[in-house]
Amino acid sequence: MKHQQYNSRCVPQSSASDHRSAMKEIARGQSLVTQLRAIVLPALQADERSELVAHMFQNILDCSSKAMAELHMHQSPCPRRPHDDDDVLVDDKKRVKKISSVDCKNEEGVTTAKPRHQQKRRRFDDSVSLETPVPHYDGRQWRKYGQKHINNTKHSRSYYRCTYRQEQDCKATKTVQQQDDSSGADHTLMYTVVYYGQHTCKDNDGVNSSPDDSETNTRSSSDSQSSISSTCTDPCDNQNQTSLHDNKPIDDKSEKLVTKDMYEPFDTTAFAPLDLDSWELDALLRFGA
DNA sequence: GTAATTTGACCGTC
DNA sequence: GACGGTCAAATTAC
Repeated sequence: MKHQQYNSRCVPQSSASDHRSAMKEIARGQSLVTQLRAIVLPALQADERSELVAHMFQNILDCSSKAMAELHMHQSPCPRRPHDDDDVLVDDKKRVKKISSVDCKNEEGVTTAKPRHQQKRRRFDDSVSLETPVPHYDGRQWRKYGQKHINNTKHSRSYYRCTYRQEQDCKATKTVQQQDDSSGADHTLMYTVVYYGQHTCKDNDGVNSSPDDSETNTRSSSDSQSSISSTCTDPCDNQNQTSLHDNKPIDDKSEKLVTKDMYEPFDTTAFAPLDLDSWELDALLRFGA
């Protein structure tokens, strides 16, 4: 099971292996908590208890995120062995390679900013991935800005950036890709969600990740909650095609029912009644079954 | 009318 | 040259 992307730093052989194993387990736990929350929260009534439950979920995810960050920090820089990729997330092995520097320096060593396309290959060590049947239920507001077919994959990859990118210069992005083998025996659709960067925005949901939050912390709020509204718009996923508005309220009713004040810690969509898009509902039911 | 998504093109990296 | 990430005009949804 591929869960966590590791940065290119490494530690002594055995230690690195231990770290990877630990990180894998933590990521797995995060994924499970995420999925559990996706099931529990929408089913809860809008009262103080649901808020408490939401807080508790968030705390759990924050803890694991911090643990993940700690493990990250204890890894030292050196290349990974090729077959380590087996337990690394990413379908795209090229990403494992060193990502180019963000800044370009001229002869005087002065950093020159590129006006556009500064970073075609993302920093691999600045990402966290999850496998989840509910890739959009993460409580953050994302805007889709691209979709691409990726080589050797059945389904195209969707690219999202934080809705508040412009207003608040939030650099967080994520990619969502349905796994090729996601329709296994139990027919559960699984998606690989990779989060890049951290939310610097003060998200409306109040779960904001402060600038000093670890990247994984951001991710915890990101990968942990996913919006119930669907943005699964892969052409290949016709059965999944539903709302095009990621993280928008499920419907007007739910938007009216759940006030912002009531659900400060999370995006209101995270508490929307079970009015899920069919594919999400299917995923939740299957997972919950 | 506004906002979000789609999609082809562009660009950087490998 | 292939590939992946992003841009931005066109399209669609609300």
